[in-house]
Amino acid sequence: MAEIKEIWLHAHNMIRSARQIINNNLRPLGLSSAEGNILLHLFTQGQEMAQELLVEQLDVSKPAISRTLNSLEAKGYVSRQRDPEDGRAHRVQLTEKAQQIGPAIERVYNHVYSVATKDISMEEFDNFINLFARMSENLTTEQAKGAG
Amino acid sequence: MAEIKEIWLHAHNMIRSARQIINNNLRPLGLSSAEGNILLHLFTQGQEMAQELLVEQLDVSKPAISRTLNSLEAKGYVSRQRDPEDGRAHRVQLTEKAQQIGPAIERVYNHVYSVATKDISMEEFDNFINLFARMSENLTTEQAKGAG
DNA sequence: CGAAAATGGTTGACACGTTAACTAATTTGC
DNA sequence: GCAAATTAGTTAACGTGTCAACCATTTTCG
Repeated sequence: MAEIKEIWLHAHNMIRSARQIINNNLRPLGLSSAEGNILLHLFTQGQEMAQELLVEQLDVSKPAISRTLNSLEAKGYVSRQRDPEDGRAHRVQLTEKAQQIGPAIERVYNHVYSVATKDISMEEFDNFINLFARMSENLTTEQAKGAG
Repeated sequence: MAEIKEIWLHAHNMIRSARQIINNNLRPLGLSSAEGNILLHLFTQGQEMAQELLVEQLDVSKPAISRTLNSLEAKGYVSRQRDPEDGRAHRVQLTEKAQQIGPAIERVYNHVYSVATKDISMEEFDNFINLFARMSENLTTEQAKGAG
């Protein structure tokens, strides 16, 4: 039986390597991986969405999203407007400038995805994701207990 | 086919949840998860080892190990001595004070491990680790290219 | 031998995430 | 209908990692 500790080593390594590849490839565009993650999500999920949804769907804390949007806004890739229906909420949307680099960003991420799954069958992959989801869920449940 | 992006969501969530559980359980001992990781490694790998080995085996950068050892030393859990055979190297060893909390620390980590693998068979687990290792390796290789 | 390269460790700057505490707007429910 | 609770977002403090640049010590090899 493999050592369970390896899971953490692999998980850390995977996240670190992927982040570095993404950073390297986004650097020419003047973007970081944290910024790229948000842009990619907006590109693929429809150009415009509530800030709160980014928090939920990317599973990153509100402050992290808030600050990364600040820098994206400063760079001119997104704009934020108050939601007319709800004065607390912000709608985030991609700018014209962002449209132009959309395909380039998608290429970067698709490259990372295809590298990661090199020589791995669809069936293996599905099993993997399934197990990963279960373990992740197990830990979330336990963690929630402690926090409560 | 599952969405490949999920891998990163699960990986992030797993690492975050595990870290939080560990932090919660180590807090009464006045230890953080970064500190616990090092102590656990020393407990299970033999009380005393070169600092450089910690870097390699835990797969964490030299500065991170260096600083975490500083705080462990300040708290009296480890001591560092120059290696008499090699004036550059440091030998890190657990103190008497550390011996006393060893079992408690191991319990914390074993708990996390058993929570994570709840309802997962040994065979599933082995497959999982195997795939994880392959993906992680794929990314490391690609990342090394870019860095060269 | 001695200069150049490699190795172990530290320091500084920074990336990117977290929690806690806050403001402002909205929703809920006596 | 209004006080209390909830929700969206921000700011501040900090945890934990990274890379780059730097000291000291070996180690290598012309």
